[in-house]
Amino acid sequence: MRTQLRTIKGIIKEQIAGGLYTCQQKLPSERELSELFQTTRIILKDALIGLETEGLIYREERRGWFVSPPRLKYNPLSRSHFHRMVAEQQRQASTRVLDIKTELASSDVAKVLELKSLQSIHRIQRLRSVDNRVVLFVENCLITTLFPGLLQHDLSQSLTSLYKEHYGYHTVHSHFDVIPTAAPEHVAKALNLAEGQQILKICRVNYNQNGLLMDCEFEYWRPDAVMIRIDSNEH
Amino acid sequence: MRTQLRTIKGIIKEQIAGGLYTCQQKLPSERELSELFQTTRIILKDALIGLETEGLIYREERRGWFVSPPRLKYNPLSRSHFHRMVAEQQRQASTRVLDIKTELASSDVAKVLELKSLQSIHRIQRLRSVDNRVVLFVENCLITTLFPGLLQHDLSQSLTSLYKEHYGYHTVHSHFDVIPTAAPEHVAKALNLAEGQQILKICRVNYNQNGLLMDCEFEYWRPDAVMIRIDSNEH
DNA sequence: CCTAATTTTTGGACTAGATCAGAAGGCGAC
DNA sequence: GTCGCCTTCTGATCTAGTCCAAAAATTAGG
Repeated sequence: MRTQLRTIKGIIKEQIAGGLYTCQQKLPSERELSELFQTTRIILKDALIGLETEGLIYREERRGWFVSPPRLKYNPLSRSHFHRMVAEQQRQASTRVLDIKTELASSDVAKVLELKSLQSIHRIQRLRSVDNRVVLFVENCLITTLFPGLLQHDLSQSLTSLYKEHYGYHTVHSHFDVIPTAAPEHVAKALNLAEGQQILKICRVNYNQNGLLMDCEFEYWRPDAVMIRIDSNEH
Repeated sequence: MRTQLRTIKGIIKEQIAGGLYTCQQKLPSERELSELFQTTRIILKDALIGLETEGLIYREERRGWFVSPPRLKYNPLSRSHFHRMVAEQQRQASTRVLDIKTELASSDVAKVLELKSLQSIHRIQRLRSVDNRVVLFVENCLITTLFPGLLQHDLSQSLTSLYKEHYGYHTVHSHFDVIPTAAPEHVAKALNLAEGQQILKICRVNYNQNGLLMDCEFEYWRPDAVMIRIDSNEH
């Protein structure tokens, strides 16, 4: 079927491929585009949503639509730090600590950390950007008893090196899940997404050299910003 | 904000959690639901799309909306056959061969298979179901010269065992990418999706015991049907 | 019973608007 | 300069429908 929707998607796609818009550039507003294509905002928006699903464009809530840069290649099995990984791909990384607190584990977290009763955890929320675009919300939950005095350290750096230098812990084993789902409210807010938009959730659990479960990490990626690449030899 | 959209999503979510609808059961039609919730079809559909994004429900094109069963846990690194993996999770698998042909590699495929000039490949398209629900479209592209007389074999079974028994090939090394993107037309049709709907694409490349690139595989999963689970020890 | 034509149901595409809330920018008071 | 207000711009939510195409159910004919 040659529908309007298809046609519009096709044209915008070509314009992006042809370089009319460059990476991270803002598209005209929905109102302007719908006028340009002689259609209603609803159909135009459906077209944009289609391209968003494909990973060609992304939106920032109430800010507009933008062209997606190439996906970052990410291997969750590698112990490489975020900043190093990004730099290796000729991109620029930055991290901002959003919140740090010590609190009782929620039932979700308790389950992942295999805690029997309600137990205290350190909860660190950070926001990571690539080339000045916010793409990842990370939440780390560490078992308090294993990390005394954690809050006194600089948490804007890599947690892996902090574990090693201050506590002598190495991550020798980990497992993780990759789940396509919707952004929960606090994540959506941090990533400038509308609530309920698609994200890629990675839930990882780390064990130290004594086989002890140390912490877990919830990563919420903007889905157009990343591709997971795993090699069976590289670990 | 307490919007209608949120409220409707919340109610349907509760109804699903509360067991009003069971797995794979059809929800009432969009028209019925919009009347029930005293709203327009557009808003109601937005609510359903939200739940779809979360992975709670799924749709079959022009058939209706259904409640998603629990996600299948899938480890692309494990050499386990699809049918065995599904059986291990107390679910029932089935596979249907859609199409087999021998043709010149498209530029996409040629790139993945590292073919220098246009070269012939065997292309096998299969459709896989779990508990009678179609969840996965798989396309295998094998380098023709490595698999003489392939078309004479039974291709409804596992390709891995076919490689081993008839050609003496073992997959000793592989790498793969996981990409959230939209379903291309032929995939959407096979999975009963509307074109452009969200899928999880896994693109894998296999090498045999001589380090020779043998084949690649494109998997297109219904995103609510699967979660990828990888353990750093298990390979 | 089976097959084929027909009707009904379904979601998909579409129109033409209004209202709302948050983000961003400009402007004035200090 | 900077802080707060206020306007403008943006997408998000919402109304009230129509028409279309494919799927499913029903019906009629053999």
